[in-house]
Amino acid sequence: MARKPIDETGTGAGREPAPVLDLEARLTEDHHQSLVLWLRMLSCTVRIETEIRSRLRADFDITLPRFDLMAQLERHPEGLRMGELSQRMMVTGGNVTGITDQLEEEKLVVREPSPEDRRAFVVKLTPSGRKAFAKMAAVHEQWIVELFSTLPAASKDTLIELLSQLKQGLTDRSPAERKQNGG
Amino acid sequence: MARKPIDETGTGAGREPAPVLDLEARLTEDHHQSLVLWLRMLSCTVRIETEIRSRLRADFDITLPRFDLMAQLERHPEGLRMGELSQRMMVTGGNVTGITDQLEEEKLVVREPSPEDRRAFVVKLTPSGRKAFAKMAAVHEQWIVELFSTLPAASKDTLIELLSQLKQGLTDRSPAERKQNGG
DNA sequence: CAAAAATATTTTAAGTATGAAATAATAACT
DNA sequence: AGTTATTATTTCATACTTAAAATATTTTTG
Repeated sequence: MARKPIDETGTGAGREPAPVLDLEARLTEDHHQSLVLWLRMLSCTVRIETEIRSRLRADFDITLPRFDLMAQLERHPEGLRMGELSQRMMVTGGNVTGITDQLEEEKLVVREPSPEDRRAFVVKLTPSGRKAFAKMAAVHEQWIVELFSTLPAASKDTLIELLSQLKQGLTDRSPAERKQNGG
Repeated sequence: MARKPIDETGTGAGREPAPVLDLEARLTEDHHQSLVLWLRMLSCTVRIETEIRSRLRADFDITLPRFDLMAQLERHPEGLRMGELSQRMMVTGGNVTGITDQLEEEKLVVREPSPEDRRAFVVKLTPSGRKAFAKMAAVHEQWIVELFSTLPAASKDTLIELLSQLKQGLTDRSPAERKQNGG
């Protein structure tokens, strides 16, 4: 709380000459700190993603986006609409269309017309898709556990907590859809 | 890493019937914890990336990969070879080729033949590229500061520290090139 | 030095991705 | 009821991305 006093620049009527440099220094430090944090986050994420992508290809001959889509569906046996998949996967709708097309061709998912809305489809795992995913998911979890194994549990808890705060901050700040109750 | 103590049963042969379930529960928890952490990290990263990408497009009509490549070059006025760019950006060489092509066409970077190795190119920012980047970089840093502004400085320090540990752990575990001294 | 192995980059094919425009269907409004 | 706006999905054009094969140039080795 009590963000940094950005609007302090608006004054400077000549009362105190010293703090300016201090503030600037602190500001620069702040910049550096956030940038360092961001780059560190990014490099960890990219490395883990690259490793997972490579193992999924080698062990199961599947791509990461397809695995991700199936993972969403597995958590929702009732099926998800294209738009819901798009939101949850944080990618564009056109992208979901393409990935779903591929998975449908492999008979791992099906598009069913929504009974409530003739514009929409409900995407579900097929029995064979569910079976294939179950096999992959167990191994995938072990990979994640392995890749994070150098961190003690307490550190993981701390990370989860701090990243949750960050995520919440991003959500609050974003001018996203306020019509829904949030989830 | 002293994984889970599966052989702890090796002592009191049949003394306590209970712990088995506890161990299983803890194992599940562990899996869950790493997975939760991974998904949280990923969602934070994707959201920030999406926001930055969108702002770069709107304000400067440039893509994130092009900005990233220029950022690497700005830190190395002597220029970087294609392979170095690939490593630092954590993307494949073919990818760097394409992005460099685009930037070269826009006269923001140049490929110079390496004087030491006729296979290699040294990529540098042009004067106009350097100028364009300077303008963008300042704003970009402010965006990062803004997006992380809900986290107190101490939390950022903690995050940097823990993510550094994670990154180090990933590096140690990976069978990557051990020929170089590391950087 | 010549053959073989390694390295630096490019090319190719396939698969994500995005953003914007197009379609089709629903909801809201008059 | 009929227009208008909104919503769900697809299509399109462009760009990014990977993995693997191809090229060109060292470097290593015998």
